[in-house]
Amino acid sequence: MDITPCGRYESIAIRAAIIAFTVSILELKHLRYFIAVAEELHFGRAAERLGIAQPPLSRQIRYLEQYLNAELFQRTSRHVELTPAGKVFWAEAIETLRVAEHARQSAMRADRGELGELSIGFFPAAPLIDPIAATFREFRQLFPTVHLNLHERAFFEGLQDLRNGSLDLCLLRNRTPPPCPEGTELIEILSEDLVVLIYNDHPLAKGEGPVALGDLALEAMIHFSSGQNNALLSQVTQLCREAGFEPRIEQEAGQNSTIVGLVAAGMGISILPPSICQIGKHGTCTRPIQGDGPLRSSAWLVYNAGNRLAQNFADAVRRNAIPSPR
Amino acid sequence: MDITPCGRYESIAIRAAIIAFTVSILELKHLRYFIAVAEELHFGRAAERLGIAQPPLSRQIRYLEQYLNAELFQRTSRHVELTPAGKVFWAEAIETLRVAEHARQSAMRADRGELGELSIGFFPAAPLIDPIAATFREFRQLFPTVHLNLHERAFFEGLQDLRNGSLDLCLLRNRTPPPCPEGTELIEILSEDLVVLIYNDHPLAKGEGPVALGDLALEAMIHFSSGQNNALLSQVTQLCREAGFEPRIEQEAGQNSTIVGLVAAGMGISILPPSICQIGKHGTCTRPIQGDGPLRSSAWLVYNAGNRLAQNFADAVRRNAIPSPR
DNA sequence: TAAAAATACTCCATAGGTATTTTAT
DNA sequence: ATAAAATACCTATGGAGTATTTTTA
Repeated sequence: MDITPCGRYESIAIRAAIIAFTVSILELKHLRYFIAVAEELHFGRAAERLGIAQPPLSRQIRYLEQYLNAELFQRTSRHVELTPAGKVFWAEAIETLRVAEHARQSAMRADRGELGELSIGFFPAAPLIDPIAATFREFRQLFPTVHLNLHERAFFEGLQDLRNGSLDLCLLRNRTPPPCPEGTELIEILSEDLVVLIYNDHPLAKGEGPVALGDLALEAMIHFSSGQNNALLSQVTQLCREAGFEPRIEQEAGQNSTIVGLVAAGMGISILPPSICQIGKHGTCTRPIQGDGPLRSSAWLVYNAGNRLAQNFADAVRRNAIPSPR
Repeated sequence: MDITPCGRYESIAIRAAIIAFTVSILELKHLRYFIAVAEELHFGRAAERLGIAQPPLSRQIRYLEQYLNAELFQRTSRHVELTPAGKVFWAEAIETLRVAEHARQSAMRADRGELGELSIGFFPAAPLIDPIAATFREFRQLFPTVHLNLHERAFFEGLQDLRNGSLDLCLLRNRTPPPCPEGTELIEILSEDLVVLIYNDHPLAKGEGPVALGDLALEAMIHFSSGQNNALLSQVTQLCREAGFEPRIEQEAGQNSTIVGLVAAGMGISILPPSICQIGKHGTCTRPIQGDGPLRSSAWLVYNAGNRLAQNFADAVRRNAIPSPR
């Protein structure tokens, strides 16, 4: 390049032909240089401000004009001014740098887990549990720019979606720590003991203190439909078997509120976590059950530990979790 | 750089410390590279698509991650995937390139005079003149992205603002070609002969054909106020003196419509271009004046020839101009 | 005549290339 | 075992510096 014979300033056309293929792409550097000259209207001062010498600045501006196929400055050796095209490009160049800077900021914020979106799976009653509700409130206040996609998920579906990456976090209910997929971590949010939910006219409603499981052997029971492969139903079934009887599920329901409603209507009793029983207190009451470990029902968070955003959510969960009494 | 002792892949922390100062700025190149990898999720294919080798691509992505202080890809030698931060940055990077491309397009369009804004001075009756009105309509249709700033300007103000650059074009009315400032060009838009404007009850309204100027010597005349230094008034005054009498300006007005209104009200007569007389035909009529050259009143466009946008406007004016009959 | 932009040329930083190593499936 | 990313090292493009020329106010 620069094979010019020289003499006086070359015509723009000739320079164009020579330079044409040397600058094939635009870089942010060109914009930074251009803006400096547009603001100073003086190549020397602009170069000083940019921390470079004047000749390379002149050259880069020339290249830029060639690349754009447009005159940006009207200049003589004594005077520099913007052309109309230069004025237009000035605003656009500043906008471009602004967007680039925004891109940088966003990447950094996203890396710190302050920006982006999270897919969260949850079991149906999760929002009813105080520490979980408090976590959502806190997280949304702390990270208002993080969008939360909430998906109702049963136990095994939730674990599978965590594994295949369609969920970043999942709230699960299980007696024991759920099996965590590779790369995930686990938090116990809350641990409850199952209770008996009875309607107020039921004989057991008169008594005080814990009920023995065996006393429920003949009761009509209302629970989740067996087709759902529900973790709570499995736990209750196993509990009853250990107490020496097969639970008599008279009515099946798909939703928490349906079960509570049927109990309140006197159709039978149920064995549920306290958090679910609080749904429809009207006309029902609960009593604890004698025993210990097997009655335990915990809420868990399993999350992708590699996701900073998920980590931030997990931190909020930790702050709101109620440590297991044991 | 690259003073690494080597061995297995270095820890990110160490690489960070080494690379830190080598990349101090972001360039569009980094965004182009990043987008290619984000789309291919394969460094080799992305490099091929970019027309470079794979190692430099890997290096630039590393540099970019270091610059942003954020992990963009989760990668092993067998698998590349975007981190949440990478997903965020992806969208931002595309947006940045889009804005940069828009900047380029805008500069080119502005250079071709298709984009930007024009400051146009005009004499008060200019919009009443058909070729001028037609020019505005045509130009706005041809260049809808050019914003027109219209400024009412008297003759000498307009020329001065053209000189100091606050106007790009100016529409002027003058008998002869106005003196053009350095760097401007001139177009004659339309040439009219001044006529006598009279009210219908006036004795002259009965006659036919041209009126001799001398017949107006005793008439009360209505015209622009002398303080305005108005070019039309000067022309009329000189016309009358050449015909051997001093015009008797009974009423002065600042606006075209006021003069026409006063004539219609029977306060006197006036000598004006036909374009102005058409304002309020009701109750008035016009008659041509005997004579020729000195009666001529032309509309002119003077414009900054260095401004492509102004040139485009001037071209529209030329297309609509009505060539002088001479 | 002097200030400032443009040219001529020199140099070196760094982007990109080639060869090789490391890693994970 | 193999595909693919990372490293090591080399090359050369082109961006920046210095010296000088040209221009115009």
